[in-house]
Amino acid sequence: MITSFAGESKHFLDEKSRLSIPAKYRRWLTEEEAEYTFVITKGADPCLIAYPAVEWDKFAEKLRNLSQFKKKNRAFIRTWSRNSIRLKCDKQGRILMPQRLLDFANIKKEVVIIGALNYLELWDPEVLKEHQESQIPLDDDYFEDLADIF
Amino acid sequence: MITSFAGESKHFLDEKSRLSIPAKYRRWLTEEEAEYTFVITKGADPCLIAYPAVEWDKFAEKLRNLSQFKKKNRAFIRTWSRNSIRLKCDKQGRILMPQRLLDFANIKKEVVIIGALNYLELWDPEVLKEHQESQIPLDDDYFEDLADIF
DNA sequence: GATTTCTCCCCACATCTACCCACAATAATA
DNA sequence: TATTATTGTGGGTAGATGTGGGGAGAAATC
Repeated sequence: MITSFAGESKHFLDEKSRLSIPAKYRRWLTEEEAEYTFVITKGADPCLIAYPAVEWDKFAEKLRNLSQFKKKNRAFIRTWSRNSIRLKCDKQGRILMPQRLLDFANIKKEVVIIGALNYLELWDPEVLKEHQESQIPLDDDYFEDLADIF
Repeated sequence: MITSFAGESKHFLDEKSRLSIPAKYRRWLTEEEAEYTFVITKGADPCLIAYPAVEWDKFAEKLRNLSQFKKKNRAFIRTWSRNSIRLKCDKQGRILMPQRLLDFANIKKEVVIIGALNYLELWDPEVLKEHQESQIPLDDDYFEDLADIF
């Protein structure tokens, strides 16, 4: 049973565009892994995010409290929803990745899976490398601000 | 069984104006899909909204709390009701779309189906594109407000 | 009541999905 | 180290799904 993801590992899409989810990530809040489901969305960074379905559902539940009579709420819900897809692992623990999402993250064959808190990030290795290099290093000010929280 | 819709997919009306509802959207709160029923209404945005009948019934229940003594309430309920149609999927999971509703959303052949929380949005691809482009981006203030909720 | 239009069941079939089995690779245990 | 269990990978195939169209019966119209 897992309550917080961690770690990084490299995997490969097979000929059928299936991605094997490492066994250690299949036990979110449970020992069962049958019928395990993720919701995959486009990330704010050029990667894909995979939430355990129960986690995504919690967020969706909150979004339902937003009034449909506000245009901005509808726009936000629409954008959020259309980029999310609910996908079930097969009995071998693999997910059939839609081409549309693979294209977004520029994933071709190799996939770096990063376990982060309550979600997984899926990166193309090259994109991840470039993204890390172009990243402005976290400065002291950032950690000063963090200090307000912790 | 689904408790929250997600995703986007493109479909086509056939010669008989039938729209195939993707199988993954036919299992709202149930594993059964026989006799599956949606209520379709005109959206606040230029699209159609399809609620699983049980969800629409919940909303209708809320509307009953509006006082009948207010003219604007009566007008709103009237408009809402006459624009809503209860439609059953045929045995192949298709819905026969009334021309009047198709015209409202300017749907001709292609239909983008967006799964959003507890309803589906049905868009003409062109209209959706234009709508998204003309949309004022969600600004910082909006997310500041959201932060109060989450 | 007769005719036309509409609705929806049924069948057909191409495509896609996900199950199953096989087995290699890795990790865990004796 | 040998043995066993778990995990990852590949690929065939049955069943699910999406799409088209004929036609019987219902509904609307004349």
